[in-house]
Amino acid sequence: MLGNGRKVKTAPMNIRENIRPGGRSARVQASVHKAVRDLLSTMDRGDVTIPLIAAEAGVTPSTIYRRWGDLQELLADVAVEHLRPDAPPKDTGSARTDLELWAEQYADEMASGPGRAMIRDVLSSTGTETRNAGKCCGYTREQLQAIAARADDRGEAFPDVETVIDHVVAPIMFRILFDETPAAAGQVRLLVEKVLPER
Amino acid sequence: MLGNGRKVKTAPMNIRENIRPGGRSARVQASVHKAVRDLLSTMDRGDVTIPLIAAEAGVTPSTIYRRWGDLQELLADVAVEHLRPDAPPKDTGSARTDLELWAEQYADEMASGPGRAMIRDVLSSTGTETRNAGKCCGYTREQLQAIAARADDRGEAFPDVETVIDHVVAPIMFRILFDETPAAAGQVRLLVEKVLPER
DNA sequence: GATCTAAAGGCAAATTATTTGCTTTAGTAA
DNA sequence: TTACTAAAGCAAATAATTTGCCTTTAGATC
Repeated sequence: MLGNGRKVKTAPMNIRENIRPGGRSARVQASVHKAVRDLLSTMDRGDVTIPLIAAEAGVTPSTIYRRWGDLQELLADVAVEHLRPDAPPKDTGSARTDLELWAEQYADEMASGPGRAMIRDVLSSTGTETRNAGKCCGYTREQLQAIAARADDRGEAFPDVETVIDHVVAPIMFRILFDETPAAAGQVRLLVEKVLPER
Repeated sequence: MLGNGRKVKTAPMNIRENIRPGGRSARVQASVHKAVRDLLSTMDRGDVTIPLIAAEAGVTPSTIYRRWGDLQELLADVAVEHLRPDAPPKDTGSARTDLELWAEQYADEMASGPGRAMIRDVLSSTGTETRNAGKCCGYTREQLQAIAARADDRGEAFPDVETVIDHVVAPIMFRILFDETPAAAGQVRLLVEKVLPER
């Protein structure tokens, strides 16, 4: 610990974990996020610009440039917020059906038009401060851990979470990103089948 | 801008399968590609702009805007060219070692700094929808098919190419894209082990 | 080879986005 | 309250992008 008592000048401040979360900052952030969501739902993604968002949010463009840096960072920020799950995976009574249901929903959401767009936004942000893609992966891990924990409580066998990520989540995501044909529900079930221990 | 206020964003022709591939077009394309490569190797990715590339390539910025549309499309175009394999996978004598070697090289190349950057460029190009990413996936498929065909010639058992993509390629790529920790060589070998039939 | 046609490139003006210096506002803590 | 300062606003300066118009040239036809 250096302890020289000098305040380190935090350069461009963290976007999400705000240093000063009080009133105005939060209001501006909410307003800008809402503007982005509204504009994206109305118009073509390629036509959305920062000056446009600023106008919609009732804010000066320079505010957005100073806080987010550029359009991609802002879009990624908004996307991550949307990709955060709002509830733990549904409890269907067994780990097998829990995972099947979760994986099918995951595949559907991510393969949808808005889903794909959000993934792209998250992946193309270069901000090293806030690992956006890492956060998404973290959300997924949490969801799977919840399923695994319930399986454990019930005394059911369940594979390691990393195994599920490698052999269920990764194939689904790979096909969404690189292939024109997303995995169908049947294929997802097959992937799940494969990682689960023998019945 | 008149009327409906919608930007028409004239589709920049097909970039790669050129309608007119003769002399000058080809020369300009080569020159621009080279400029991009040179600049990316010299400076920070965020500082590369189209006017800069144009100056380096000895063309007018508007030429680039007209042909590629924007920086992301151009970067994606250059990246795809680099990601195209220059030779079939090395023949090591057995399908197992062929696949092991190929997968380890694939993981290394893709996880490297330039590799990651190229993947990001390819994925964030929106112009031709999934075309660019699809091409990369196509290259991978071809490489795997070559290995599979050789296995077949030798009378060795070998899994379906799609299975290899799901359970070897996808996990490697997923971790590169979403996780901070790329798969290590040992983990890659483990993935390969899993998809190969029992010895 | 000569001629024609249109795609693609160059140039420059017009537009739009981004950066930046300075000022003002408003949370936070003494 | 007052002092302090991060964050927002404003506006001028800079840079990127779009566009119209003109020139060059690849590719086709004779």
